[in-house]
Amino acid sequence: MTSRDIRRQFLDFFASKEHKIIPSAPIVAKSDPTLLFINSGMAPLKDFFLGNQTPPAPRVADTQKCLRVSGKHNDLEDVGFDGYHHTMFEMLGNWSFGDYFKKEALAWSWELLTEVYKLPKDRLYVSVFKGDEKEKLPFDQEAFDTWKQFVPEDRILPFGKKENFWEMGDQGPCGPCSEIHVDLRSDEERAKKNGRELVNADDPNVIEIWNNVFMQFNRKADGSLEELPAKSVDTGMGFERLCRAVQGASSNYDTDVFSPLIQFLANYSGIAYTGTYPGVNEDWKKTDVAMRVVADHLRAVSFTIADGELPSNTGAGYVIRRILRRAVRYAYSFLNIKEPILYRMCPILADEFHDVFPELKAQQDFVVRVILEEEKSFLRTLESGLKRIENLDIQNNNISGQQAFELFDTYGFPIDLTRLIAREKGWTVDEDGFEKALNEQKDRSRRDAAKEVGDWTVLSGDNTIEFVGYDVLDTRGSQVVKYRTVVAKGQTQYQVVLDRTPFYPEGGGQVGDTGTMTFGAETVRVADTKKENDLVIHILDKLPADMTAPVMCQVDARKRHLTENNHSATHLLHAALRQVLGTHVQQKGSYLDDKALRFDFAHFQKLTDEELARIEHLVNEKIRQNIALGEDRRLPIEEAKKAGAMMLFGEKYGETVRMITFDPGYSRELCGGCHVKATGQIGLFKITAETAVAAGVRRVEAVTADGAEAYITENLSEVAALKNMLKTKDLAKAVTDLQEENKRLQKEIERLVQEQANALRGELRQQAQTVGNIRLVAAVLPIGDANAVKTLAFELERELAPAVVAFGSVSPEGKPLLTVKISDDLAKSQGLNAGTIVRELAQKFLKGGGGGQPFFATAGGSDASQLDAAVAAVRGYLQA
RNA sequence: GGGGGUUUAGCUCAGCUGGCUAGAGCGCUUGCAUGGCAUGCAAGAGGUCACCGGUUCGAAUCCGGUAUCCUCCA
Repeated sequence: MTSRDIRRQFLDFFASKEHKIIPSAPIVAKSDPTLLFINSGMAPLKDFFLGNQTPPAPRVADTQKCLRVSGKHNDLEDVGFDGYHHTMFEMLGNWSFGDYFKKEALAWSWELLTEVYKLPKDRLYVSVFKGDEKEKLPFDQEAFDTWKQFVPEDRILPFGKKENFWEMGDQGPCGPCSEIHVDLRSDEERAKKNGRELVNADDPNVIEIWNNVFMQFNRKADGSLEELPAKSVDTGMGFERLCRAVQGASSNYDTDVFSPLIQFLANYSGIAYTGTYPGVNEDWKKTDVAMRVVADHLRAVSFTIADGELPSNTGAGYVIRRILRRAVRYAYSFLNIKEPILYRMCPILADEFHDVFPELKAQQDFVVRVILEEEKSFLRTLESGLKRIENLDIQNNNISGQQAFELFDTYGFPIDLTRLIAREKGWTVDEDGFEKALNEQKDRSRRDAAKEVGDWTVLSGDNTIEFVGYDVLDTRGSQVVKYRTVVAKGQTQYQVVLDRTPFYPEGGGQVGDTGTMTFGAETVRVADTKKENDLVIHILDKLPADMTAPVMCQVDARKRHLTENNHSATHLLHAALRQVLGTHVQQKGSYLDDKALRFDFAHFQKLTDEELARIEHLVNEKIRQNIALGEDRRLPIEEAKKAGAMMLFGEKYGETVRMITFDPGYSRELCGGCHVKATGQIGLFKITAETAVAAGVRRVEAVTADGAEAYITENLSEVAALKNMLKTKDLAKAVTDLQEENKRLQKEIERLVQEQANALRGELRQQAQTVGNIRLVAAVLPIGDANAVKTLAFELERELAPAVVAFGSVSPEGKPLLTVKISDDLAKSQGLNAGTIVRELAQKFLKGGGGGQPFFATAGGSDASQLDAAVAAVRGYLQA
């Protein structure tokens, strides 16, 4: 059975049990501030379990893309070393929201595994919650009784809270769970030891494949548990592990999910894959680990980029960059692949998943491009790091912790490569010092990020929040639902949630509204509005005295309208880009406030001036057509699709969506933001910049309405002022002429000074005195240019050598300069030092100081009155 | 968000503790050499030392700020 069949059959099976099959949410967790990435099947469905949102159906099933690389679930370091940990994996799940419960869930899971997938029953074990006295939780009799119908009692194993009681967080829905484990050892091994002893014992061949969580309690803030009125089921089955069990493979990596990727690597590197593991095989090969790491990481990186998260140096993007670099490092060190390789594997993956996760195939060119650029840039980093290691100041054949850390921290050179190279050279690395430096840096960052989030003070149990800001900007009679205090960086903020609000929370690229809230007679400022899942959070810098008073809200209307102009203009721009450049243009990011808009999109070349002009013109044309806003607030997503609305990869859409249309034949997008009533309101659209932000991503910045007017006025008046100053119509030519003239004049001055110096030179040569066998020229020159004096000194010295030349001169600012040139061999043989001479003389006569080399030095000062004496005093040094 | 680093000729970079007439390689121009090419030799052009301010007699160099890119951490 192929992996594709296995996935298909899971979904078909639950569809036949009246489940609604829903698509995977994007792997990047955009609306959940507690997560960077979706790390479990239930994460995107959290709001349904919490009751913040109504699920699309009481029974739902899906396969969800997950990534476990940060936070509580971090499998990154295990990947490749065993056969069943992955960064990116699929979680198959079936869900009941207050519908069926334990009996059905367990019976179906048994049916699917044994009858559809035909897993041998004698290799399956199940676990149930044995209860917990401290929490006063009973043994899960219901689960036990259900299992007894299918499974012999000695294969039903009781486990405690750690293994079999599941909680989402400190608060919220939770409950006992029941897991199904499969024993994949050989018959021979199985005969030696009973499989039940190996369940939950970290045996690589006796593994959990399916967890059924029964949410029947609510954990309250005080730690107590309360029975939920509506009981739910949350299940998760690791797809890759299931494939291994069904296909009878000895590791997840030996299934057809990974084998095409591993095969490619083996062919490309010319190294055979032998499927060995440290801890299992005595002669395990690093090349096997490396191939698994590369195959695994490629999946994580590809899917995340396809969902719109680009490698970067902060947040989720930084996690992607780290995974990608880890893969490159393994290929580089162990497979001896010193050139970009991951990007070549991406198409294999795209083909493999074109029907389940079509977003990768659809954006293949883009993802390949991004990966390739990222690989190249890391290989460059490695190269410069290698160079840096070569130049290290090595003491006692030891790379100090400080050195290793600097390589890593400042130059991005991985510590394990430092170790590798050190070993090759017979050096050691001060690991403790490195760790210490790293921990210091971590502490520093954590201290900075420290934030004190107070508990919510809940005033009303009603969790539904109504946003009315599409229609009105002022409201009366709202009530505070809850509020809390947040302290970060010594600043205190107050976060307030209302039952009804006109304030738009930051989202979809649009900034949050500002304005005021009036509680009774007290008015406070709303500094910003943000969103946390579906909560609209108003940020106040002062807490009003009476939180129970009815609230009057007033959104800053001028700012909001200017923002709306920019948002609608962004839609017009997006459509124009697709019309002018092609439909490969996909939104990759957007930011807009009352001042300007910024739009990032997938495109491979710099936009030409002509393209920009056409785009700008098209947008302005649509503005002048004064197209009325088309808004469908609650449209079933299927209908929106049919209407041809633009949907974005990496965006999570509900069952019903809001569709914004400006001319059905031009721009139609799903969008939660705020828009103008008709495009004429935008007035004018002007592009101000076009730049690159990442490989394959361009950014257009623009202004509209008042901003556009100001921009144009400012630019035109600047140009007018310049034209006026230069008395010309052709600015460019006038400036070029000026530049050339300036250069010519500068050369001319140089030449004149040189001439003057030449004239002096003959005269000075005449004046040369002889002291012993040394020729001495000492004079105060009427030249202000230090460079010319220097040149003259060098020339004269060359002509008269062995010689000492000492000049005094006065700079245009009136400051004295003493310049002394001594023939090189003279300086050496006579122990003369120009630096010492000028320093002493400058101190004595010029109120200054100086220095240089023994053969040439200069000194300056602030008093030019005794310059003659200073120059004359040079002679004294020769006789001594 | 916090730390470290980068910014010098068209490109890649050197320039240690303040004073070297700002350099190297590649590229460019011109001339010469070889039958041609690869190339070699010689001469030359090309620099607001990222920007703003400060310290100093004097700043590419030291200090502060801004921008930029790189990098680590959160």
